[in-house]
Amino acid sequence: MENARDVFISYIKNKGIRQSRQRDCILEVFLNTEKHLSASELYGLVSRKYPGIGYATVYRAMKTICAAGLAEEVDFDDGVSRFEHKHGHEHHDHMICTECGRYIEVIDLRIEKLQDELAKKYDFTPQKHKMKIFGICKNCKHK
Amino acid sequence: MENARDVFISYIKNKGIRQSRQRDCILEVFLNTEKHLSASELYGLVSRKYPGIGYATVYRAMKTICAAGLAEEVDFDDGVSRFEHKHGHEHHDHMICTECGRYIEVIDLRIEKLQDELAKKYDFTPQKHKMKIFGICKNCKHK
DNA sequence: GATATAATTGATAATGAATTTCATTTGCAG
DNA sequence: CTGCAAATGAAATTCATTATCAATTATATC
Repeated sequence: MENARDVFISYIKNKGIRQSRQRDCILEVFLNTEKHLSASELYGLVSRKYPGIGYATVYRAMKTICAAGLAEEVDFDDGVSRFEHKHGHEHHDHMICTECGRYIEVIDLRIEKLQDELAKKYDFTPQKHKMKIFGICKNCKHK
Repeated sequence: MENARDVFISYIKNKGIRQSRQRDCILEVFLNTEKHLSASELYGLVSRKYPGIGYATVYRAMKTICAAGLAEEVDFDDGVSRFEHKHGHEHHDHMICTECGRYIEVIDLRIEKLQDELAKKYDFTPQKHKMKIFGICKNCKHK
């Protein structure tokens, strides 16, 4: 399995996009943080380690990183979108606790299959899907 | 089946909320429009029929109407949230065309069942779920 | 019906996430 | 090394949504 940075470098090359120190820093911090990060959280982490990088640059970099297939935007209906790793991570859905905001990553291949069937039934060509279950998590329920 | 306006009136009564001419107009227009409406689209329709109603009032009314269980917010990932009818409409999910923006309402009871099982497996108490399939619709594909 | 009072409204300001602008810097092909 | 387009940072802008606040209005009580 090719590592994420290499994937990014070949993407950059293919697209004729230039290399940039700042974008590399942002990618590095993003890849090293195993958590769904909002743009502002990521900005916080990045500028702590590499002061001077601007807010807009973080947004711009994440857009490119998503386009390269290394990240994906997720939306937990709280008004901020977050980024999650995509490289080396299987597709999954989320169960989000409406009490504490924590989430669980889940996958059920039977559901995936039924979703594809559903699309086919309507002659719809699926590109991606998002499934979110909101509710109360184990921890919050038992306290 | 009780009609939507009556449901709203009993909700209002129970909550000690006052009646208001403006909110009634907004509810009427919302109920008579069989389409997912954004706040600004709804504002457009409302103020055409009943000039003088403010933008903020539309937002406030829709919040109350959602709380009464007559509407639900849906989000097609385009930065605007829309409202759909909930009263007298079965739960359903959406397939959204990334080309033309149109959507299809779909439901598969087997998926619903598997979602509940999935939640149970993690001792998670589901409150609601949202499933969206993004892709290219029949029309857009064949032209 | 008159009156008190608290919810509701409309206009506008404020907020906050995300994007654009633009002058400056920088990567890189030739 | 040079030229030029891409990338950056700071600040301004956009756009959806929410908060503020004085004025209005619904409703319970007299």
